[in-house]
Amino acid sequence: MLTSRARSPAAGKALEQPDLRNIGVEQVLRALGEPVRLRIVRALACAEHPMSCGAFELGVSKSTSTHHFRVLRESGIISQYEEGTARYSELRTTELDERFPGLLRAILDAE
Amino acid sequence: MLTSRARSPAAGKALEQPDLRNIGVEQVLRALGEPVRLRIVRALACAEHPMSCGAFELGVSKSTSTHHFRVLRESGIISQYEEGTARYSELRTTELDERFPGLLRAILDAE
DNA sequence: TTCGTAGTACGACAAACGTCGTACAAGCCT
DNA sequence: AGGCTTGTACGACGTTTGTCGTACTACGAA
Repeated sequence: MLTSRARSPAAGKALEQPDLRNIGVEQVLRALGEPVRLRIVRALACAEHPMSCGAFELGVSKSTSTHHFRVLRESGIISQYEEGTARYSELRTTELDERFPGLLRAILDAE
Repeated sequence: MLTSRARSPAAGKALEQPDLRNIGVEQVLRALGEPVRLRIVRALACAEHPMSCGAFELGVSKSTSTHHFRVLRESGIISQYEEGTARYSELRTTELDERFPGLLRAILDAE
């Protein structure tokens, strides 16, 4: 399921991520229909650079945080790469918009 | 939570439905991130007239069907009104688009 | 080398969710 | 009236999901 590799803008080892062609819109909606994950995505959308997992104020434990980042990555919403002990995340904005035109924009604009 | 009444285009008693101002985008995403419910919404989007619950080929039992229609109604996505023994559903397209501009369109266009 | 930092993996647990069957209510038709 | 149709209500069930703690790995800094 996880096939290709994420591009790693600042070097570092990219984590496996799914091809967006294999992701259905239901999976994306399900992933984003969770408060913590939506907060992560909103934060990433505002950020200009990839963010390390620890840079978020999520109010959940480390393991829960890890869980949500994995769900987002496996749903094709974010890409991640490791650098040192940190794991950086960024939105797959372009690919997402190509696969589901207007969807991310509409969700981020909501509220 | 369920306050106002749905308009009933063809007469019939409208069921209570939430004010869209009280609905968050997460709730909508969660509701639509389920295959059966997304099928219902897609069918309603194609239909020109409200559809009775029995008009759908959902492949689930009657009680499961009832459950999904309620989730959609309580999430502000559909409105329902009763007429005789039937319960008709329609998308709250206009309100939804006002509350979450572009969201419904993007989801329906996906795939 | 030793310590601290960043994050994962695994197992546990409770709550939410999707599913169903049965029993029931209300309206239509003969 | 009686039966059929359409759909609900309720309770049960198994699964998924979100949460945590503990133990662990890997890297960087003192």
